[in-house]
Amino acid sequence: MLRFYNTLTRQIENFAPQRDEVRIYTCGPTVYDYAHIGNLRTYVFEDILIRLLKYKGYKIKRVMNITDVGHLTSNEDIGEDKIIVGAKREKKTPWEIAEYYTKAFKDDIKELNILEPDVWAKATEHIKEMIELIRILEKKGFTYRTSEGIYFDISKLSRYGRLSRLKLEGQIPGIRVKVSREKRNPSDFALWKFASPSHIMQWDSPWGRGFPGWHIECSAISRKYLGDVFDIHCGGVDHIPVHHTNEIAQLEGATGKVPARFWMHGEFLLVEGGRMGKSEGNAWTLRDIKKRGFKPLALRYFYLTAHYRAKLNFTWKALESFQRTLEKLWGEVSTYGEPEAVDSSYKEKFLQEMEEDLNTPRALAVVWKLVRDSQLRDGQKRTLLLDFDKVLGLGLEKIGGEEIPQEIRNLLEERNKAREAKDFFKADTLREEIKKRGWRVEDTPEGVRVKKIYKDIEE
RNA sequence: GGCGGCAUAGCCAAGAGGUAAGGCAGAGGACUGCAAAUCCUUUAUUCCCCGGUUCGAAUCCGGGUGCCGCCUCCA
Repeated sequence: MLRFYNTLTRQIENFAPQRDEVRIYTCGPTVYDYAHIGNLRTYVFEDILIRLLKYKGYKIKRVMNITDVGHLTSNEDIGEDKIIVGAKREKKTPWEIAEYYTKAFKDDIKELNILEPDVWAKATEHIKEMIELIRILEKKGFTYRTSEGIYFDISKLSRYGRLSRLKLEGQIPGIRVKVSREKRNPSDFALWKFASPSHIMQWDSPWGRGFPGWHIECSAISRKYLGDVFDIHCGGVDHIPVHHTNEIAQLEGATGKVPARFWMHGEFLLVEGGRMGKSEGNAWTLRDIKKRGFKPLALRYFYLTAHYRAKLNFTWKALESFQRTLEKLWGEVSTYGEPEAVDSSYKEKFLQEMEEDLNTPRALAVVWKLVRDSQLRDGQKRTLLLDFDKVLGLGLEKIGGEEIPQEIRNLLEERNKAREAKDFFKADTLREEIKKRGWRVEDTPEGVRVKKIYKDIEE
């Protein structure tokens, strides 16, 4: 039985899809810069969710948006469009920036072994749907006009804020951001913003030329592809109070229904015990990870060592230790030979952990228990690990089964002769030579063994 | 000012009121020409501190202390 924590109810609930497929919406990137390891953690969490559902035999329809327009750098009009900031920085057009970073994002998730969504939805290709949705809200009386744009009046929706459970009364409006005088309620948010002629990205609308507000794209896109009520909506915890709260408001206003039954949120990644951010200078990207000699999948493994709803503290030391762990696992699998039939007890344990709200740390503990189990034959271990890896995505299917190339065999032969002749200098030289060609020589009590070195497995 | 979370070995972390998962690192041993790998063994009498509830608490309650986050865009 699949059980997931639902932010809407703050409880772990039994999960079953409404239809013959699971419909999922996952908030995607704003493509004005490279994704950092905090972003990436959330996408890996979502990937584990998707893989588990697939493993359980469900068909999936998953949509991810690409925000290639519109989000301002601040909540009020003083800010600039992030895409445009990126464009100025790199002296490119907003469209070039969006295209470049969309590609970079797709490259990143591929390297992390993250499955692609079924639908990629660019915000700029759904302006029409957004306008339609705003018109519905307008007809139902949820909107009003200010000099800056069309706003959503949260006081018209009695259950506004049910997801975040924030007490609006207790908050001090404007403590961090100035509240526009024209807004009726401090938490009212823009659906459509009017653009000055110099604003590069703008479109026609019934209210004049402008660009969409910050939350409308997800509502319009999810509704278009997944319907009024779908199964799961995912994102980072930071989206709970504002973005997802407003997504719900927009669709609840338009359809009368909360758009998703389950809302699942990935916790933040900390760096060296503290906040990660661009201004802190520690918002590492996958590029940084690779530059320091780490494999993308080591990062993936690292993410899996903590529960997705717990903060995880990134340190280079920890990444190093789990890269070693992953290499060890690869090394184990590489010696296992052909898969053999095995009973299902380990599989049951593994699934038990995964099905209870995606407990990857415990699932990994099952993996290591199995690896160390002297009762199991190697082929059985291979069968189990390859099976589990459909969910974990640690690249195990690429490991092992390689034929030892003839040239390596020849070198080994030569080395053995040298060793017999006690010519250890030559033997060591040959061992180095073999290593350079990607194989590690091990002299065990049972004889000489070579293992392939998986240095560049994901490159 | 309001709301919330966390505190478990050197590091990253699981922990279901019933006697501390897992990985890395460390220590000892086996094996070895060396190296690596591997295999065994070992590493928290105790879970930030102080009280309380209970036969029993890392887990529940109260009070401290420290750290982190949200109330702006942010995964």
